[in-house]
Amino acid sequence: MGPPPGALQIATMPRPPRRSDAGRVRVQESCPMSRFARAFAELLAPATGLDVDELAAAIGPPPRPEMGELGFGCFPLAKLLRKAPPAIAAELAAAVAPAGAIREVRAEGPYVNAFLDPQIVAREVLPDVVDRGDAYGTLDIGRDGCVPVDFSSPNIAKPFGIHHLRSTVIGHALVRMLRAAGYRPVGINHIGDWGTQFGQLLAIWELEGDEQRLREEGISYLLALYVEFNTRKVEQPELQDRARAMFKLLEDGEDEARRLWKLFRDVSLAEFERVYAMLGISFDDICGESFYENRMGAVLEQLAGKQLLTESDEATVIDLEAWDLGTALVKKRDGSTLYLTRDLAAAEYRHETYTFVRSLYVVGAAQALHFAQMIKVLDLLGKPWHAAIQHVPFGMMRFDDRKMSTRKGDIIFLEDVLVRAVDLARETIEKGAREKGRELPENIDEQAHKIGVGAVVFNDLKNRRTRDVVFKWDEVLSFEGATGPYLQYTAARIASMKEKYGRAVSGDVDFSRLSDPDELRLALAIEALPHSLRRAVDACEPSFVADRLLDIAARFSTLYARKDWKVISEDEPLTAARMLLAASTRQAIVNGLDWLGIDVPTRM
RNA sequence: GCGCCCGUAGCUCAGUUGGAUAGAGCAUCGGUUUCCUAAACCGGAGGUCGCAGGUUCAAUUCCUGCCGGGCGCGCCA
Repeated sequence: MGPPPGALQIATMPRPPRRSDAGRVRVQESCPMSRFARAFAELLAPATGLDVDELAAAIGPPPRPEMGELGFGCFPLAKLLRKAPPAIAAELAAAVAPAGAIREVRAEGPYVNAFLDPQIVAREVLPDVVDRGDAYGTLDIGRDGCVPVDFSSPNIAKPFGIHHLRSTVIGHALVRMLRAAGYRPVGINHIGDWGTQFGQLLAIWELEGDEQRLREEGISYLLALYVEFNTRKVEQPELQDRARAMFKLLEDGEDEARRLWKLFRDVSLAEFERVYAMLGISFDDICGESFYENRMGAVLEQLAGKQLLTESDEATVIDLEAWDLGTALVKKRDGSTLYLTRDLAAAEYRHETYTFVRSLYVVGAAQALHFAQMIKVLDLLGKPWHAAIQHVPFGMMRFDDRKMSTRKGDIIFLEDVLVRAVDLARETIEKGAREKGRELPENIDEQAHKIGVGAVVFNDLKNRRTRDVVFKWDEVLSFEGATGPYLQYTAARIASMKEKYGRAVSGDVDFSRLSDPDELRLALAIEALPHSLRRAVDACEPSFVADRLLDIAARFSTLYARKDWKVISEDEPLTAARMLLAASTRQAIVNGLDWLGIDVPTRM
């Protein structure tokens, strides 16, 4: 059942990466499991007889700082040694001699806790961060394996609303995280440019279409037509039949239908492009559903060849009841196709074109059955690579305050949300300048853009993607607390300190000056960033990185606000050491936000 | 009816393969700016982890059943 490993590892499609890879040449070689947990595990291993990896996985942070930085519960050993965990802990603590970064090992109830040496931790973590710069935290776990990521995929006949935000930003973050982890992602915008919806547009178009208005008003006119279709449909149910007929006409290649379809598509794409530009998103591949139009015959032939097709109510279906996946419809009564048919063709095309190691579909959780069916059908077709395909579901976006209905034209445009966020960011900058008597930055537009867009994007990425979200303006437009601007602000403060410092940050400092517990915690948080990337990539969960970034920023902010802790002082060795810590903090935040697709302004 | 997801503080959410006194942000109350950016920081108050069983030395975490919410289940995508 599983894919032959060799077959999936041959990578093709050498597409030039969008971003410069200059800073990302060197990648981390080692396993990103925390090196200190591992060191502790190696210390404990001989005394316990347990495997180092097993041990390292069981090591976690104690609940309170005064209990040390790492803890191991002796419960698994209790059964083996037939002793009470506290007794084992006491024996282990006595038997283990501290070494390296671990300066003390102490038993605490059933736990053996390790206390780390802040100086050694700082020396092992921080110089590496400034040395590697933009590459800090990147991994090579992907082994250059190709991973198509299907995301955003707006429907052209419908407006680009706020509900498209989720797939768009989650998918974009996955692409960037995969690249940072050493994979070769291919961002695919599987535009919904085919299907009955175009029949609907064509049906209403023949009644009242106005090409002049379309060219002038663009997508909002398409929305108006869409709304008009749905309004009229109530009184004229036959309009729906007409829509299906029109789609059939389109699928059969009728000239005028084709021409209009192309016009709708071009007008829509041009407007989508504005939103993508605001978000800083580009795709490697934008073939929409229409691209697979002439590939569906081959799919249907394969299905027929495997005896999978049956007739039911004049439609063509695949019976998947044996796998509790219901019945999958591949051809309508009138012979036209459905999106499952197109997705099967697309899956095959992607496999042929990219020879992927994983193939991701960032599509709402509501489509879970559809993808389960698609994967099962590929399995039945004898495609071993079906196992590499993964639906990455996310919770739907709802609107609390009022009922929203796209069909009635009631919609929040994604572009409007971004514009409002940017406007609010600009106001905040202006207000700050007024109140603190500072001059307005000369690049205020750029700043406001990064902050506003960053707020909207981070707000969507910070929680686990499977949760449903209720759209609320005040949450999307919040710049305080656990938000994108908070992270950007932390980075901006450090940037201005670096400027004041005026020298290059050196990794060669007197580490004995970094002995504060808060400094130790910060260094450990920075060290944990690559681990969060690994987990995020494995689980397709950007919030793991977002979470870690908030932790890093919070730890730095705590230090920063302390009266007794200033980075820049008369004491030059101390300044150099703290500058290294601060610069590492900024680098970690900038890198992590970059993986999430969020820019960082140098000033705020 | 069947299936999938979810239920943790007033609100929005974390909780890393079961483990020590369940953590943040917002809101609220009280503090912090002659000193590197207050979009920040510190402190207070606030929780029967939906309910009931079960497994386990140990359950917010795993299992079962209820209750409550979301989504899906053939000619839309």
